[in-house]
Amino acid sequence: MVLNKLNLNEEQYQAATANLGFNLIIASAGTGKTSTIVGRIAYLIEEKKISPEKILLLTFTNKAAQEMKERVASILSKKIASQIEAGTFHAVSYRYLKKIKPELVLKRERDISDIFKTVYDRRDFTKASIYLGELEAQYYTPQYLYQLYTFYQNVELKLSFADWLAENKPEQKDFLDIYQDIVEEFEEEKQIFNSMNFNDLLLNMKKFLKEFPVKYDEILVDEYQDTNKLQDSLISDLKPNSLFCVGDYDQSIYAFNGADISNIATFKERFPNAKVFTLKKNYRSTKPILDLANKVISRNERLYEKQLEVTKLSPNIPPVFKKFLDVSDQYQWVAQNIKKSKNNYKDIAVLFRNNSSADSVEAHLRNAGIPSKRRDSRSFFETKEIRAILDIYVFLANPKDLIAFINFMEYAKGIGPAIAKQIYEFLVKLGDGSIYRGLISPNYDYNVRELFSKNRQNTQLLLFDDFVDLGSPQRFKDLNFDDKFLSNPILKYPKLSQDAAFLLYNLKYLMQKFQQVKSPASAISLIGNNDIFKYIWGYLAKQRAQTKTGNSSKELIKDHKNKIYERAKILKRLASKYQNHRAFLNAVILGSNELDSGEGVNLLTVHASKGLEFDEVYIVDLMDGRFPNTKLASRNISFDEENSSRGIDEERRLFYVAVTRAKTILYLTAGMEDKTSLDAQRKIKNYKISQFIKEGNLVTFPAFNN
DNA sequence: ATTAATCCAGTTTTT
DNA sequence: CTGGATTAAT
Repeated sequence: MVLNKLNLNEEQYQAATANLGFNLIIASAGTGKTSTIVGRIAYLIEEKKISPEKILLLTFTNKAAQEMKERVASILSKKIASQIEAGTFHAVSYRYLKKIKPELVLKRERDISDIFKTVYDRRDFTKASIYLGELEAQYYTPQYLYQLYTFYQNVELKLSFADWLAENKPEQKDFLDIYQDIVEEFEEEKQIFNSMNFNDLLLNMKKFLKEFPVKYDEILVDEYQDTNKLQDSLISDLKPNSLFCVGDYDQSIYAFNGADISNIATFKERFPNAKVFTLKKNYRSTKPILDLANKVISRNERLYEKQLEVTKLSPNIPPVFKKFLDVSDQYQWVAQNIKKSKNNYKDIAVLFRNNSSADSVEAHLRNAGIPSKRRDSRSFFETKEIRAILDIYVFLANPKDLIAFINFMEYAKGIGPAIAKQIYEFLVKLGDGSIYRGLISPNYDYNVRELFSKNRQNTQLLLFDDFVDLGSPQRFKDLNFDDKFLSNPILKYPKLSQDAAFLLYNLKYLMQKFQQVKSPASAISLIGNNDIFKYIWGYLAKQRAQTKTGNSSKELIKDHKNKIYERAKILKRLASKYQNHRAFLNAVILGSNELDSGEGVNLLTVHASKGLEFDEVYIVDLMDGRFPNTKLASRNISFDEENSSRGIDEERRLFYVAVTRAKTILYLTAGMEDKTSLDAQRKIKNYKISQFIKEGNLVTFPAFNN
């Protein structure tokens, strides 16, 4: 039997072969969770004769889904593995929704929050403020309100936003109506743009299920402790007859996203026939490492009694804590120590609480000649040059995407979001509904004077002097447009600047060429070689080369140009792994597995390290304020005072997760001063050692160097 | 109203 | 060093 190949121990085997029905598996760190899930899938297919496409596997990251499918492929077959529906809640929802609604556009969170801000800015808060007289509470900034709204969507399914706020933020009562109004208009606005964000995927999936019920024979949920109310309700809406949830409340680290341990805690009550299995045997870490993890986590309130059994008794290397004078001394030491290590780079990880540590760590490793690998390349996709390429790409793939259009048109001098939007709308008019036609073969019958005037603000006030002075296409004669384009009525739009006309001309060319381009890599090439990108390229390089005195040397500009060129090349390389536009563009937003760069020592945030393991682990920046991140700890509590799992408890769980990534060697470090973060005149930042070091009874080794 | 230029603060974790 | 807010300019 296939199950034997997995060498499951007794407790894993019991769980994997549990009867169909509602099963909760409490799987502590390193207890062979993945094997158990894979075993379960094998059992369902082989013993229960369930066909693979009737199995839904929900994971927390797409990478995890990928890995499990690979494990299934290796013990069953590739074909079977590919038939299982597996992915994150979001990815699976997206797949379903895209089938019935092909025009759906998944937008970056950033673009969505821009929409939110636009809607917000149309409101006037001063009226509400005057009522208060002495302002007791200040109204929220758009960013914070958006954050709050996103959070609300994840945790509250019944109450309206205003009602929910009234309960949780009573001091904001004077603004509730405005807030509610904003979010309602925000929802409408998104519809106009046809765009969705992550939450919308889940919310629309729920709607979809009401109309078209989907039935699986069993749903498996990994990282169940990190599901929130919204996700849990999605599981309920799938109305499974059989559910296999795997989680560990000690590793719940996503409260900021609404993750709700009560999903685990109330499992037995919600499913009266539920069976609970507990995996206690830890195969990953040595005793001293587990002792440390257990000692610290035991300060948190226990949900169920849990005793981890150590199976790996050697080697016996105690975790070491090292204290340094300056934060950079830590990184220096870490780099030197890694250099001496016998382990392969890929088996070593440096973990940090805040992503802001990553750059320094990476730099120090590089100086020591150690290659490193950053799993999260989010920052890469956030660079302006990459965003510009992708915006152009997204627009070419879907010319209805106004947001993408605005994003790259804004680079043209004289063009901001408002005018960019106007240009777009005029072109669509001129093309009788299609911007493509608007650029290539516009309808000349329009009275452009009227068209350009109509959209002006305050039309009622200005009756007959509401004429725009049409711009002459002649002003663009230096740009050497072909006659056909020169006759395009859009060129008469007075606010169309030289640069904007230049971009439009090239956009026309791009849209024509794009028709023949099928692969993402060649699309990137097409865009990269186009003058629109070259324009943006030059603009960014120049901007970045600008020194404080205002002068920019040719050398510097060249440097920056090269950097941008290198990034574009990386993007092309990433794109080459994908076969079609949609697959690639999705991966960019939904987050994908293959998007990591290079080989070497793993650089990860603690959050990103979840589910992974390494022979040798370094946890850096263990200072009070940084880890635990006290600022966060205190702020999160204010969301919900009763829930003790927030705040410091969550930070402690983070520490637990970090420690339990290590198999045999674990180092913890701290630096007591930070000179780099502040400029020379201001005071050096002084830190205290993280409380978790004390809680773990770790012996402090003073700094060696310095 | 809208964009460009300038100055200032602040720095979380993920789909 | 970037983004946000403020101010100046069109």
